[in-house]
Amino acid sequence: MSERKTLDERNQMTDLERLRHSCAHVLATAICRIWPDVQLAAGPPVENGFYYDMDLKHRISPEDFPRIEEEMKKVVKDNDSFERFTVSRDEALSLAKAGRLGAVADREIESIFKVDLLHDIPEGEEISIFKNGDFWDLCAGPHVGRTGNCKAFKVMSVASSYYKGDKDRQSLQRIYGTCFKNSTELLEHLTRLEEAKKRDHRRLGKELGLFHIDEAVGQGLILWKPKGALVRRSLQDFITQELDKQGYSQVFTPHIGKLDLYRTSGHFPYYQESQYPAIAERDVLEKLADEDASCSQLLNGLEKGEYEGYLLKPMNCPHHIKIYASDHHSYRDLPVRLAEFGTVYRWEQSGELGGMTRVRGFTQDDAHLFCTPDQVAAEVTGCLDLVKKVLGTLGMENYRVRLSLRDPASDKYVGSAENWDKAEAALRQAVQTLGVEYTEELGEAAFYGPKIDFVVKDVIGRDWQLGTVQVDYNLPVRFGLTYVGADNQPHTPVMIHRAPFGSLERFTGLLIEHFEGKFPAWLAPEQVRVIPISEKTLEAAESTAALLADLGVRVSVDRTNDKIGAKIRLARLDRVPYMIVLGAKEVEEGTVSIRHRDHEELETKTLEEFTAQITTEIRERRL
RNA sequence: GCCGGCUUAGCUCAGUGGUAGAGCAACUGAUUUGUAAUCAGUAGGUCGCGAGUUCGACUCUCGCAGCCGGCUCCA
Repeated sequence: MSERKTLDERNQMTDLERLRHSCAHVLATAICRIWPDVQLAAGPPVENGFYYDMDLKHRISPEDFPRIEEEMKKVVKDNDSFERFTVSRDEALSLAKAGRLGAVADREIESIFKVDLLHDIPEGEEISIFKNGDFWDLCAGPHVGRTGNCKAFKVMSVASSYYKGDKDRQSLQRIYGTCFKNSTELLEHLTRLEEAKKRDHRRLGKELGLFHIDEAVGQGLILWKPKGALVRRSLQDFITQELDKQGYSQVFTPHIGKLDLYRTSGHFPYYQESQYPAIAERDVLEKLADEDASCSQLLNGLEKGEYEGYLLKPMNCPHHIKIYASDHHSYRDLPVRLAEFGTVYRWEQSGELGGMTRVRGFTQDDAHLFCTPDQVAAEVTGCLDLVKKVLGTLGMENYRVRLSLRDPASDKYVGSAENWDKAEAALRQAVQTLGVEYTEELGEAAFYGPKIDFVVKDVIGRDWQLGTVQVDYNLPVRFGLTYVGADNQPHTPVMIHRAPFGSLERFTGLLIEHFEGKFPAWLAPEQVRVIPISEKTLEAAESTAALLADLGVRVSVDRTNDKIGAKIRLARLDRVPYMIVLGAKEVEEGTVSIRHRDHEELETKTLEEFTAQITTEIRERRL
């Protein structure tokens, strides 16, 4: 796919994007001066900065950054104007072949990427070249006036990319940089990045003892430590309560299923690459071993269905479908809503894994709704409401909504075009009732149906899909599901897949970052810490804690001999919402001194007042 | 999976070919403390794993694993 933007999109470039794109040219100029043999590819502005892709023999490392920045400063100081020239296709081509594009002088070599990019420019479209000083580049623009405008810049990182984003093409070096109107804004941006790092869930997860990933267990497999497990339990309890209110039935299903099940669903063998390998049955293995058979024979036999085996489930739908199919259904019974915290396993590429947000084993707060075609819109709307409620309760309002449609050019989808059209229309109708902005994105659909996704950003600005609602006309057909309609005839139900959190792992990871580890009391692994001033009031602290624990409050006592300041510090580092300080004064007066994590001022209350306050706060899931 | 970087004590990190260091945490003792760090001491490491070069390797080379940043992917 071409990365070229239409002229219209380019004209809509914001001032900042224009500045950053120009800064990409400043970077390119500097690179050309340092390494004249560079082959430049493309250098667009992106969110928070810009990059330039290039092929270069020298492996750029962060040690090169100061040198690159020094050269860039010179380019800025030159203060050359960005000048636009339109040229004919032939002129552009001969310049590129002379190595003059993406360069500061004629070269022995041709500018290979520029030659290639020229072929992507449609006939009839104007071809323009931008020059700043000696640096000429094939570029549609637009640019700022002069290189001197790019004063506040920084080279951020170097990474790799593929030419035109195609993994079968050449691997390039990509230099990321950023640029702002002035140094104050640049500094603010850099400070923000530093601050953001502090809320990284990988760091906080370790610091707060929430989860652990162990090499010996496996990449991308999350071990929820006791404190993390308490957060997860609180989330699950919350969801369960909502499901009970909304007429869902909870079920439990095993982590594996027969290959045949996934042959029917279409997951096997077509999505084998993203699954853990199949588990062959023992007698199959023994028989093949006796025959000295090869691995490829085994794989072949499993694929063709000659041998039976099991799969770690990549999704929960087939199991839920079989629960639905185990009973007869009348249209009067629909919708049937089956929910499960279902753990699934996917063989994600190793380079993709990280923290809790991209893992190989995860638990979806999954549910499958089986309904009549007439009920689809109302059910989807109900699902969207649930997602909104869930995100709202957690104060996560900073999401975007994506209507993920099929890519008409791709053949990876199952089901008829007619059903796809229906499903896409139903979702579009439902998403419009949400009352929030949404974008339609082609090619983002699941292979069995379109979906509505809720997407949030992590601390370093990456997008993550959380909640999802998907309409599916295909699996019910593949599994031959039916219900009896008012006409006393069998009909095929429509299936809706939905998960408000998406997965508990990813959601918790982003939740840690959202709250910077400062979970609201109802989610906090430790809700109250009782801190005696000295051992003299330890006994009173123990009995206070026992009373709170009896009410279901998650409470601990600080039994160390540290001074009060040190104990407070530790409780705050642990992000405990409430600290109760007990000294001789409080014991005498029958009160407790309360300090909240987020407030500087102290409160003095009776223990009864405090217990009433905190139990209400937890019950109502206050933020 | 691809490109690059990184991996030293529980954590954060120093240490450039000659027997391994700091701060915090832990543990022990003293202290009995009034809202973000009391003092002293003790213990803790096959320097990710495996080969190689060398009289000698945490340090150099190669391979592997894991992590980090991108890319690609994400049913």
